[in-house]
Amino acid sequence: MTNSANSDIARLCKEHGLRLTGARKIIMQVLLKSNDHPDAVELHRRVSKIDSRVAIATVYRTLNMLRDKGVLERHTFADGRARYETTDNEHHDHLINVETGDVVEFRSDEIERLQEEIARAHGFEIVNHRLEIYVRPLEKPQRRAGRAKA
Amino acid sequence: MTNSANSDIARLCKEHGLRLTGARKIIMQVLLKSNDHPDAVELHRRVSKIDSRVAIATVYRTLNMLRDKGVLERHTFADGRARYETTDNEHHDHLINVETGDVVEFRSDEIERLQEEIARAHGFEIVNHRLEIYVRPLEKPQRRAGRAKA
DNA sequence: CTCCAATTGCGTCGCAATCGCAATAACGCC
DNA sequence: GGCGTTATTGCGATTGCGACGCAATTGGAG
Repeated sequence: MTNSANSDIARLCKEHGLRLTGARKIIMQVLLKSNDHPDAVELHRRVSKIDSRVAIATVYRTLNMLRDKGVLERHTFADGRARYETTDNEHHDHLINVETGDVVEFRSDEIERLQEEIARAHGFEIVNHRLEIYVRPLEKPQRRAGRAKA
Repeated sequence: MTNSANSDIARLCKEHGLRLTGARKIIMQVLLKSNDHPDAVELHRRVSKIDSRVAIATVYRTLNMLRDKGVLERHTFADGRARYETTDNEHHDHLINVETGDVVEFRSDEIERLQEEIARAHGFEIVNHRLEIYVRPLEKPQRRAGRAKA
C-alpha cells in the first residue's frame, strides 16, 4: 500500500524536477492519505508523528510548491487558516459545518452555469471562484417543540 | 451634504448608545462615502488624511463595533485582508476583478435557492455563505486575433 | 463647570506565514 | 562507493494583519 503511494510521490517529483527528499516524501505521503482538509499546522502535526525533525517552514514551502505545480489546492475558509486538499479532476465547492469544522464537498452544475452567465452579463470571464456554505446540522424532526439541551 | 451624513452618524451613535467622538465621526464619515470595499489599512489612510492622530487600532475597534451592531459587513476575499462595506437591505455576492481589485455586487435568487436545496439535501441548514467570482474583463470582440498589448 | 465612564493612542502581543542563511543531503558523474 | 554541485532544510528572526492592556483623554449628563 505504501508502495503505490511511494511511486506516485517519486513520479510527481521527477515530473516537476524536484529532489525526492525525506521531508518531501513524508509530507506528500501524509497529504495523499488525508481525506479531510487539514491546515498547515495540522499537517505538520501529522508529519511530526512520522519524523519530528521536519520543520513547519518546510511544510509551508512544500505546500506552496505543490500548489504552484497544480497538485494541491489551497482554500481559505472563514476561520482564516488556509486548508489544503489534493486537486481532483473535477471542481467542487464546500459545505462547512460550523459546529465541527468538518468540510463536505459538493458540486452543482447549475450553480456553475449561473455563475458563468452572471460573469458574462457583467462583461467578465471567470478566472476562478469560490462558494462556501457555512451550515449547521438540521434539527431532527421532533414530535414536540424540540429544545436543544445545553 | 456633510449635513445629512453628520446627522446619520449622530443618529447611529445615539441608537446604539455610543459616544459621538471625533475619531468615530471621521471614520464613519469616511465609511459612508466609500463605495468601494476598502480594507482597514486603506480606511486608516483615508481617515488620516482628515485627522492624522487617529490610530489604526481605533479604526479596527470602530470597524468591529459597527460590524457587531450590524451596520457593516466584513468580507475576507482571497487576498487575505478583510474588507468592509455598509450593510444594505439585501444580501449580495461579489464579482472581483482580479486585474484591478474592483468589486461588483450582484445577486442571484436562483443561486440562493440552489444553495438552500443543496444544504438541505445534505441534512444541513445554512448559517451563512459566501460566493466570490474572480473575473477578468472579457476581451472585446476583435476583428483579428486580438492580442493583449503589454 | 465637573466628574466619570467610555474611548483613544501607544506599545506590545499573537498568530499564520514567509524569509535569510548556514548546514545538510540528493543525485548526476566518475 | 566516493565527490562535488546545488537544491533543500532547519532554525531563528521577521512580516503583516489584527487584537489587547493600560494610562491619558474626552464626551456629555448633571
